[in-house]
Amino acid sequence: MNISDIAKLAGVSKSAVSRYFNDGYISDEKRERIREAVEQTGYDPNNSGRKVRKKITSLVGVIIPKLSSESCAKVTEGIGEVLDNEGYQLLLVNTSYNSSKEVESLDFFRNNRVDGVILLSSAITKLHMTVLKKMRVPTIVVGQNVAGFSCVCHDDEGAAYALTKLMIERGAARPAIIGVDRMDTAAGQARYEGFSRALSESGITHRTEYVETARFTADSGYDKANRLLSQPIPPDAVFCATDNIAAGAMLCCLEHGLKIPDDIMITGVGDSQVGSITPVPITTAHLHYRTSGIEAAKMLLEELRKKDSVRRILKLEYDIVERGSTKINHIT
Amino acid sequence: MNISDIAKLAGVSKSAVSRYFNDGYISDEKRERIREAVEQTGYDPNNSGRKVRKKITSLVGVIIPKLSSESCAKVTEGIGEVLDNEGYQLLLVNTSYNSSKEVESLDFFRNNRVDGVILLSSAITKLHMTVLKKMRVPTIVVGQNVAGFSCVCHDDEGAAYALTKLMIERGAARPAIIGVDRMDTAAGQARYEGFSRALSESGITHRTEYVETARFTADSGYDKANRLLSQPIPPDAVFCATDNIAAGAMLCCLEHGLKIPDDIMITGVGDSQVGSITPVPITTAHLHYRTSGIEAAKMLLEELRKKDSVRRILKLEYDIVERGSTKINHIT
DNA sequence: CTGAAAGCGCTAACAA
DNA sequence: TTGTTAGCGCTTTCAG
Repeated sequence: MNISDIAKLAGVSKSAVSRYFNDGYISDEKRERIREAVEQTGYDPNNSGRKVRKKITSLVGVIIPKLSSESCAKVTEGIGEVLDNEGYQLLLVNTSYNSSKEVESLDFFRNNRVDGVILLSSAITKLHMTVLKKMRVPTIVVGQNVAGFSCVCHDDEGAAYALTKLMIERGAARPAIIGVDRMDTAAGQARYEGFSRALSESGITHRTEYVETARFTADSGYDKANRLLSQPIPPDAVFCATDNIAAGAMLCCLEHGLKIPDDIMITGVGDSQVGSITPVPITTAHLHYRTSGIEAAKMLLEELRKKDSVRRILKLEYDIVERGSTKINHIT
Repeated sequence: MNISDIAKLAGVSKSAVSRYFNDGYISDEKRERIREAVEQTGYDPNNSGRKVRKKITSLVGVIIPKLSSESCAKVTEGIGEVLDNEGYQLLLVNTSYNSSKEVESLDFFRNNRVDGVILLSSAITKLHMTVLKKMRVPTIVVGQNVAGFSCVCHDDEGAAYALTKLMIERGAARPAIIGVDRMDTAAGQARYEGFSRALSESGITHRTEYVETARFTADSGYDKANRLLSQPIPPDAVFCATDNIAAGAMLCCLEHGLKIPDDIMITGVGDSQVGSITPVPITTAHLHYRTSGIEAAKMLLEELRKKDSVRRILKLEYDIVERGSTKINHIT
């Protein structure tokens, strides 16, 4: 079933049918005849044909490190919401934190497989940059600031700073950090820096024994907290790079018989679901993941429309969500 | 940059270049010349052209109700893993539990937009069936058994039965359920039936006041648990349709000063991350979501290859994961 | 093994 | 407003 069949059936030319589906420069009578033929056959124009001709794909490539991470899923939902309404489809690649697969995918999208690309990357390597520079379709980066590209970022450093500062204000004298790999520019590096700045500003000395690096899981947070608590002088506050890690750390603290927040304060980042159902709700920073997806999609649409649109960097602010894990005088 | 340019550059015909990228019926000498030209220019054959000609898209449509749900994300990850290796890309549609959008997407994919479709649906309506029957591309359904289609299902009824039975064996006399909307055939209807069967078999009478219906969130579980606990004679066990709901319910029980599992037992379904970091770890059923994605993708590949492959139903078993929320004599 | 030529399904330019 | 014609980038005959 193709455009010619419909044309024959409706007794018009191919062009008329094409117009029916596009601009619609057509008489009511023919329009009606075509409508009937289409209805009868359930005909749906083949996209590939249109694509060769129009040199568009109506596809947007989305590269994400881990689909089953709450934050990535939220960003992707935001992207989908906007793009769907504009007639674009999402071509999704889940790289499972595999950096070389990220590069591969970029390379795959580079030419004309898709009209545009949105990249959520955990770490941008030199290899990434090489491929990124060769991109011939508009590309937006979410989660970090990459030279030469429009980006939507979260204020990871600021959020980490604010949370650490908050614990210090609440009386923390020995804050520790359970971070993640610094290769991850946002969740790893930036959040570490924020933590660090809060310490420096408050004149608290850094102790390497108060710095742990976990994976993105609660289990891992539990283990690292265990190490912190086995110190001769354990910390009295723990800033965790994610709420999941914080939840694990909390469990560990409670099992050690510590009272939260009195004996030890805990904070996370991201405002994940988990943070509100822990024995003591976790103070965290809401990072507007959904919004960043929405904004990235809008930026892409912008670039898709005007070929020469200017590069822009959008930094989304965080919201501190204070809960029981830091409030002094909290009733458990 | 197209195939003709490369042909010119390499001093061969378009056909030769096409062969270079396909079957490769070509002399070593020309192959080398083409390779160089491709390398120089970074040329990547345009897919749309190939698609019109070959009448394939190398795209698989995946329709999911909610990307940011842990179970959906896991299924999708499984699907992606298999399909990626076979050269297919995922065209993802997130319907946000919007049934009419599901139908729309099916309709959109129906003809030749994609080579195949994998549908994760929460509820199959008559409208779904109408569109499904018209599908002209292989379609696999995940999560429920739909007549006429190859399906990958979880044993929701069995898992619910086993968990409820387990609580009864551990001494529960008044089991309650916090389920979800029965429109959802798997998480709603089937899990309710499993709960129900366990009660009947054990000669326990159903009480309507022990049946609550929640949304998919911990908050909602909390609220519904509250209602259960405000009964004159509250239940001594709660089967929850998901771990998230269970986590919320647990929080509520603890706040009511109840001891888990001694005063009240709690179970969930799905083996979500949250279940292992609650104050008392939650007994649950592992549902192999990732695997179901993998298997669905394999089934699709099968149907993509042989036009006349037989319909099959794959039912994946569950694994009961017993944790503190049901173990009698559990040390908290 | 190779290239010319035809044609996939569609849209755009043109002349009517 | 309409139909004819050309051609998007590619693959596939077909004749050599």
